[in-house]
Amino acid sequence: MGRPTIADIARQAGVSKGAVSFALNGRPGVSEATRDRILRVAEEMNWRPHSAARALGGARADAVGLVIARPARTIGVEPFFSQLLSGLQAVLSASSVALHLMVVEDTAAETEVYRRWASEHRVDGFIVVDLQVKDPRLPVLDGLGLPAVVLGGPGKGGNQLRIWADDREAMLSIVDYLAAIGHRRIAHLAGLPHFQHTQRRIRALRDAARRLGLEEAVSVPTDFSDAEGAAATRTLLSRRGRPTAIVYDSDVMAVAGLGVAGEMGVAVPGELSIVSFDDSVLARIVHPPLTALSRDTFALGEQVARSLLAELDDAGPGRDLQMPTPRLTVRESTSPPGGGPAGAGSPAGVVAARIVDSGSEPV
Amino acid sequence: MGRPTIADIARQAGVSKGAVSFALNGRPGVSEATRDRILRVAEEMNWRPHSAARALGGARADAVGLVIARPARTIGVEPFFSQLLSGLQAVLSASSVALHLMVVEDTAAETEVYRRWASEHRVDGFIVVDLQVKDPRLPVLDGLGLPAVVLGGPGKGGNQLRIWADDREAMLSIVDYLAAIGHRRIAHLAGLPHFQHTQRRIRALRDAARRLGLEEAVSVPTDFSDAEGAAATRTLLSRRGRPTAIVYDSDVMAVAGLGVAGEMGVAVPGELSIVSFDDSVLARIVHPPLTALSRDTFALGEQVARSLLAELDDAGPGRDLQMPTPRLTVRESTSPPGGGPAGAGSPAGVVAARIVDSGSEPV
DNA sequence: TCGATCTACTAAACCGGTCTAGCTCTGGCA
DNA sequence: TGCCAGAGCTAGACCGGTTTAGTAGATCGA
Repeated sequence: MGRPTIADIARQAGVSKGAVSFALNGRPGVSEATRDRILRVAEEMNWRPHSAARALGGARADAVGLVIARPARTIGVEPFFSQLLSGLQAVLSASSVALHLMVVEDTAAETEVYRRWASEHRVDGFIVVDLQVKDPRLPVLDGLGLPAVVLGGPGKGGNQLRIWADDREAMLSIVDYLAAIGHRRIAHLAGLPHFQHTQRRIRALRDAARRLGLEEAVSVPTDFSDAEGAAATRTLLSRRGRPTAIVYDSDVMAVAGLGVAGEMGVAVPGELSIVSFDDSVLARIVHPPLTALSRDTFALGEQVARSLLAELDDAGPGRDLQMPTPRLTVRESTSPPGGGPAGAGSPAGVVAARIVDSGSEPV
Repeated sequence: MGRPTIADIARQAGVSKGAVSFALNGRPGVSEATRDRILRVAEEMNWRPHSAARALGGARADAVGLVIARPARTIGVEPFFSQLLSGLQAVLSASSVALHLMVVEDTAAETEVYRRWASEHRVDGFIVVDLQVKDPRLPVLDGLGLPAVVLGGPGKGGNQLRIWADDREAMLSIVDYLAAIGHRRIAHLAGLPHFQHTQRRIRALRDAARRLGLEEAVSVPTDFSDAEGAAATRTLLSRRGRPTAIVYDSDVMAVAGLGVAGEMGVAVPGELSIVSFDDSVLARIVHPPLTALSRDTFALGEQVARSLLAELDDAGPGRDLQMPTPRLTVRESTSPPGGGPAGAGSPAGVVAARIVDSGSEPV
């Protein structure tokens, strides 16, 4: 015999299927004595519900979907995704909700998967990442009638719940800091230009540069890969009048840039300050350790999962949510331009940290 | 009206449910004309199958399960897992098979999830990672009757298909190389001691040390975290008669160790050679870039997915599979002990590479 | 003592597919 | 003309749960 069904339990316990269903789900309709007996029989027979049968009755799938449209090979490289996944899992698994994960080639394939999973009742909701400027996925999701949490925003378009960290504020805090310690030529190795957060950061840098009267502030779009990060860094450092500080949109690129600087004999932070927009082990364990924006991506994942679960339970729309603005963690990869020695233990990092921590005016 | 069912299509097309099912699944039983008509109607009504209903009939779930028993926070840190995931996805998504992912606290919880997913018909098979010495999960999986691919092996216990890279051979190649360029005191920062691959590596190091008559060869177990990697490195380097080379079981630890060396003023590779058992961007982009075992984890993921899919299709048991023995990629973090300068572009790396590439005797 | 009400339960419909048994019609052939 | 084979289709069982309508029996108040 295959695995037991409620019909088997009903026969064994001498009751009807309905009674078994009531008993197993803790609903009224059976006496305590009968309930106990049924539960005991179910336990003995090692019964488990057949999720498909339940789902057929209209119940929840107890799973949420995450579809990522990037080349599969690059996902493994991004600490951001793995940390996000970890955070999601921490909350989801506590509620016994599984994560349906799929990596596809492009946005078209992504929306197709949304349609399929929704109509197949595979998932109860979606998590959407890499928000684009005029995102074609949002209207599709609206049409599917399943709740979704979008990572990125705020903004119009789509009825999905949005969760985001303030990229603009974050970029401003970086530029303010760099300007405060004397930098006048700042470069920014940005991510893919059609992502909304890339746009926000680029704009923030431009605005800050104007306000602070910087000599130069250029954003260079890349594909987030270490290769392009390295190549763009090489180009920037080869120029006459090269920047004295570079802000990298991801830690992988920042570390790649650091390697290029070493290779070209450009001292960090003596001749070049490096700031990473992403703080992971990577930023901490290289030498010198990188000044980085400490965005707690794990916590972000947790929050996204929590919001989505709440959405599933209430059916009432939740509120958009802004994560705490990331704080700049000053380490040893930044110092005043042409300033302190490149070696470890330079006091520059300490001084800079004090400036930022106190929140006082620039020096 | 909700989403259309085959009954709706049948009504619309003026045929029976059965005819619609035949037509949609490309089975004989309907004429070409009728089939076309039905398909057109289905298309018009934008019909999609209800996966639960299909599954209820005994069909496949079109999903495989991966359960990882490690603290959620550490997953994000391991490039190994993200790369494995990427490889899995590359193959799975091509077959429209979804990945059910869950991160749990311990092995007990893990087997419980196996039981649940199997009896709930959520997945068609499993991928098992982190094979342990006497792995309690294998008998459970045997009992569930679902195919599984185990990463690690070879060995007895369990009827699952096994896929592994030869850890022993890999460790031998590292030690041979280090010994060939003159190292006599080698340390090994190992992973969790109850993992099978950790045991294999430790034993391989011991055997090689005896065969080569090394002065010292010690394995230190850790939890794979950068923190323990750094701490253990600090301890090793503080000792009198410290090792001249350290082999790290993961690239995160290796990079952390590199940081510690820099901080303690120990030149790499001048005074200390560093080898990582894992090669990822991490190993390439730090400075100096690390000599590392190039295990193609992405390809491993692809192979695992392929094998599992084959297992699902045939129902015939596949063959255990050994991945190509990883090759040692020599970069600039290794040189003869007390040898060349620590700076970039040291010829040591080049010379060493030649030694290994040619496969000739030690210098 | 009678109806009203409540409890504890059963029978059967239902979800949306798959699949089998069987029916009808057509054509071929003796 | 009668019989058979096969194509094309239908009706309905079936998967394993949930849920609703209905019923038997106990309890209660007047």
